Amino acid sequence: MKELIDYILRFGNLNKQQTDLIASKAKKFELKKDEYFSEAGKIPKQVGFVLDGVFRFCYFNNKGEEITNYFIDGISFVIDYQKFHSQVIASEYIQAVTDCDMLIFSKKDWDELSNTIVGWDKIEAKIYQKCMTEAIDRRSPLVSEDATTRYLSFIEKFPNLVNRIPLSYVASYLGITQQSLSRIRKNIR
Amino acid sequence: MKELIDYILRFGNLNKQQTDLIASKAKKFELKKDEYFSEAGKIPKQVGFVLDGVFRFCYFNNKGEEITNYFIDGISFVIDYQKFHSQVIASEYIQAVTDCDMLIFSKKDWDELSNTIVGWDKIEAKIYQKCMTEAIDRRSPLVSEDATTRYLSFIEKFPNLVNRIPLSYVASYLGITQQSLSRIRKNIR
DNA sequence: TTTGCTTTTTACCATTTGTTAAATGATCGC
DNA sequence: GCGATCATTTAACAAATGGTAAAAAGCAAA
Repeated sequence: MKELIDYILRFGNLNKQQTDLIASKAKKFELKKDEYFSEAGKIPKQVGFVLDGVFRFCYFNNKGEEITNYFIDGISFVIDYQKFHSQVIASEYIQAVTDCDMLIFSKKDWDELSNTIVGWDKIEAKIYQKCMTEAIDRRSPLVSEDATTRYLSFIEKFPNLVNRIPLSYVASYLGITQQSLSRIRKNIR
Repeated sequence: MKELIDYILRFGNLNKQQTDLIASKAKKFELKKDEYFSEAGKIPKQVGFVLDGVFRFCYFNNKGEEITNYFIDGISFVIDYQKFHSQVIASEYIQAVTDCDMLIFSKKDWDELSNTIVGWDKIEAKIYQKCMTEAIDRRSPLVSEDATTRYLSFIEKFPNLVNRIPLSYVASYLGITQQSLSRIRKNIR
């Protein structure tokens, strides 16, 4: 639980009473490898906070190919932000890539934090903005780089991931086929 | 000025006194084609609102190539959000691609809005979140699509841009060379 | 119009990536 | 351990894209 509070306090100041309230709303939760935290076609009902494990955001394109948009490795919120807040059905999946330890907040409890803690909205906005900026900063350069460069920067950004997750996920994140990725990995050695 | 207030009111309710305050802070401003609204190496000092014209976000990679990250066409805020709010030097450029009519707010005036108008921060956060979601939703699919598909979705998303801006910008946005883009354009006809 | 400059197109060849298929490795339940 | 299944690698060929250079087209100033 300390991980959560430490994380939040990096984005704003809260007193003990406030952090206790937050902690009281967080429920321990475990997700097994391959299970979904949020699914396309369903309204996201929870906010997650990853204590340990890897998640990925993914969707299917019109050719039925699975595209990985993003990975989350360890300490971080995991949430389909827009869809959760507007309570609209999601269009992408959030899947556990490994067994995951997490904390979850129900929509009701999360709303209560917003209504009870002065400044909570601002903290939440800051956290979201940091995550989005990070996501777009990682994702954007991929468009103009060749596959080898993309793979190298993937390793740099997610150094702990390569040997823990299926390479097919990495390939779909990099926008190349598994075969290409395999070839690239061979040439780098 | 009506465009600005209409735009803002889509994200929250404000009374006349509040919208008048906002309007009083906005200064008319014109930027000529090719001029920069914000530059790498400088701290962003202004928030812009585009009334008419096209902007692009761009930067230089380590090979000296110019990469276009994003276009803004008409009615929208234009701002290097993170760098403006943290008052840190920017790492990318925001350039007028055509002559532009805009409104600008100084950092001082923008902060004053935040301190004076209750709920302003929440509205600003909503606007930012919408823009970021839009940006990432447009940018992300580009990674896994081939160049022709990327060009077609560019035309779809920015239908008014193709014949108003240099194709070199489009190519750098799509992550391909001008020659490839030219070839693709020929094959589509 | 002409001139000079920039943008866009074209062509040729090298390189990268995709496609298909098969072989090898790894994992899981029996 | 054994077979079944899934993940990964390898190979050969096809298709797409990049690099370079040069020609063509567009544009603006004299």
